[in-house]
Amino acid sequence: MLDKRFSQAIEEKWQTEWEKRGTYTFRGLDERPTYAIDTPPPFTSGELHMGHTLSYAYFDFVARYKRMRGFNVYYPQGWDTQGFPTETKVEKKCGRLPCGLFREKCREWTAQMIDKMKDTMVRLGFSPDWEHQYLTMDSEYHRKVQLSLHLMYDKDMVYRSEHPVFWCYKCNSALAKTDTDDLERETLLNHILFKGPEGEGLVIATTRPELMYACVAVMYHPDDERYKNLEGKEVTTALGKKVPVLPDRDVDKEYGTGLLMVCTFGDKQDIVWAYRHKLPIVSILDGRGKLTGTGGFDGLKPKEAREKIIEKFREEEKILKQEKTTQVVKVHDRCKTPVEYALSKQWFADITNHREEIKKMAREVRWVPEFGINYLDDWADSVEWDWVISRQRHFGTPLPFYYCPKCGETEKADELPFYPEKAPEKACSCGEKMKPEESVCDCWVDSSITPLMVAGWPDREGWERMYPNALRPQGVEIIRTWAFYTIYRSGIGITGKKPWDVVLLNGNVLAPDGRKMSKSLGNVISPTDLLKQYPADALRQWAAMSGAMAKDRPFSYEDIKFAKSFLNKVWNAAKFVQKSLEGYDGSSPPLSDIDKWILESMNKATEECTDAMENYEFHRCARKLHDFFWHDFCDDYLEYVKYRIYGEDEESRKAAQHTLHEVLYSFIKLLAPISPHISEEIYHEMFKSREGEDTINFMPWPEPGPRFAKEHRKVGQMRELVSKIRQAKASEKISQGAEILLYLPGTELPEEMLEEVKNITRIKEINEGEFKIEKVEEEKEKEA
RNA sequence: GGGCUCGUGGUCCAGUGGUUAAGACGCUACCUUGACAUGGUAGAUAUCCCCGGUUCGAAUCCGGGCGGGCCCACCA
Repeated sequence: MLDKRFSQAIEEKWQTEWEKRGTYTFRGLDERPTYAIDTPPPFTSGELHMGHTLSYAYFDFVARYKRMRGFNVYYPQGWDTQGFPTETKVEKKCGRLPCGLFREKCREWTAQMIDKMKDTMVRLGFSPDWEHQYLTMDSEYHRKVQLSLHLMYDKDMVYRSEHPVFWCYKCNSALAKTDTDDLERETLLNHILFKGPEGEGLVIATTRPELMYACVAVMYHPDDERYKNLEGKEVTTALGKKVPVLPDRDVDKEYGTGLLMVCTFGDKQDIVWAYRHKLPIVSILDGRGKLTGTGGFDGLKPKEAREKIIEKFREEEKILKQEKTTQVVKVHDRCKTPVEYALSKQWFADITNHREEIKKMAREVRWVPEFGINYLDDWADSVEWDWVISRQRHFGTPLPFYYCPKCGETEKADELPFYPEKAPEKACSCGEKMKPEESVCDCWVDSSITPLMVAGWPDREGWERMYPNALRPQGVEIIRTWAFYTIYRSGIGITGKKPWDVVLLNGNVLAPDGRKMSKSLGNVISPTDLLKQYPADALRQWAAMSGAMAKDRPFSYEDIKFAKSFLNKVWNAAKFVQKSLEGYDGSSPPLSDIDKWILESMNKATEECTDAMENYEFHRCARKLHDFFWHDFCDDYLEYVKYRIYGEDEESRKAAQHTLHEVLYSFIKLLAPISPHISEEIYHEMFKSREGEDTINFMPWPEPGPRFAKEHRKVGQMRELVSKIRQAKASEKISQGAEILLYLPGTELPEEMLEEVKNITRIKEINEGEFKIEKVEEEKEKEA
């Protein structure tokens, strides 16, 4: 028997059982078509947040649906383990350690975080294959990442070169853009006097006059009439250096004087211009972030130098104006020091020569929703320079190369996995000893081969059967990184084939107030907190109701409360059906029109749910399940058949029992991908003996049964009359269960339908006359 | 500034050319009817952002505007 209430104890029972049985473990390739999911490996922060919950629920729905559709689903759990946040946390906890030991501590810490996250995932009923996990910090993963880089190196897609990178001089480290914050501050915009080709005065505006020693050009907007005459000529800076004047579309005519100086490298725009116009590169900061090559200002920090140089220009009467302006500067998020660009040797992957190929391959993939591809196109078109793949960090995949400090020659490592501290010596052709590269890879280098990892590339037998992967689920906000780099590396760089058939996009979960969830706003909702109050199946329904629109959506307590009520409804209805089926022998006598009506409704729901699941429209599937089950099945059908279940007519009762059984059985199968726990429990308590399968997970997805379109229409008319009578009872304040007399002017309803109406609405007698109802006096009952 | 996306009862959201615009939450009235009060029956509440166009017909398609959101670029 089903328990009195559906509880989390039941959910936990099944979670344990599924894990014990290895229900979701991949058993190897077989005759079934494979369905490999390129699951997002979460960064191992230790916390699973609502965004994860939503996104992971999506592809868990798909995985469960595909299993029921007969696919051999391969759905391994990956973990994105390496990165700065981990280094920071471990450093805080353990202090500074030698490199090898430090990495060991990072690994330990990561393992703990994974345990925490896995626990939440299990409690949400996610069904990945825990026996086929991958961790980006494993040496096996390192080996494959390194191999992939070698293959790209052989195609000249990976190279070492000099390039400006974000640099924090306080921490003495290269930074990724994500390690920076924006800081708004007030500063002075200085109008400084330059000399034109004829010795005439020209005024440029700058906030960083101390960089003038690195000035390599002066620019204006091509449509700016004031400066058009300067094209191709040279001007003299306030320091007496001659530089070319160039037109450029990115110059703002309205800002300052419309004339600006380009230095290497004041900000990112300077780098863009330096590359676009092939300008010479002048290093003005030394290794400690102090000025160099300036003569009088060497050894000063930029800020000090700025004050001094302004003083100098003021004395020379070259400062014409100073105005206050606000600017946004990038600062290192940890120490809040403004970052500079520093020239250094880094490793690159050649994006700029492959953008058209990437865009073309992206078109072979189905994007759900379609607009997702726009993000990728935009990015491909706007990338200014190649992808810097090296990072000066410790906890990461080592770049598997050597370089020659003398001639700059590079070579692949001979053995993989490669670790610089264990690297054998290598001589350069120039005679010098080569150095093993000590930088590690950008995290996206690791995660841009996940479809290959999932497939088992390059050595697992039959990996080509799983590549392309069937599905890549991911957030919209990382199309520019994860999707883009994966197509570039796994697709263009390594296999020449698209990485997946379908990309399924999800949006973010906002706080109920519509703002971003953030610790500082105190509006964070976590799945672990919700699980204290709501069953996992309710959270999963919330996720389904949030749709697959790739749209940000506020978290809604109403939705999850509704989901919980719905589960309660399903549970109670199942209890009723179970009780109603007592003594049922499995026979199926002729069905009534009402039975055929609900079976036809079931057929329609099956079609709609199937279509919705095929198109990843989980909200449509969930809504149909709600509407059908709550309204058609519970509110109407169950009420319509009660008199038959409790009545004396055995044939009629068996027909109703047969129908109840069929409908509930099909329904829980349709519900199983979204709410697997409740479906599994009901399956085991009520239906298992029939099929002998030990889990609902692999039951075949329902197909529509025999069609009853005619009966469906006929019953529609009957329901209108029932509704009219209920309405009359309500307005006369008569209880719905009370027995009545009905007066009708006549009806088109067939006799047997009218008979149903009598039974359903407890009519004692139907009389000819204007429509009205009358309560039957209960004298007889009182007497008894 | 560029790209994308959205704008539907008090709130959230479905519907993407065709009869009285679906549902949820909230609200009102009634109903302790033998699965469920985490329930049931009924009810009120919508200039479908604005303007113009296409069409026999537009919430739905097109153009323009206004207003949110996201991403990117952000001023030397």
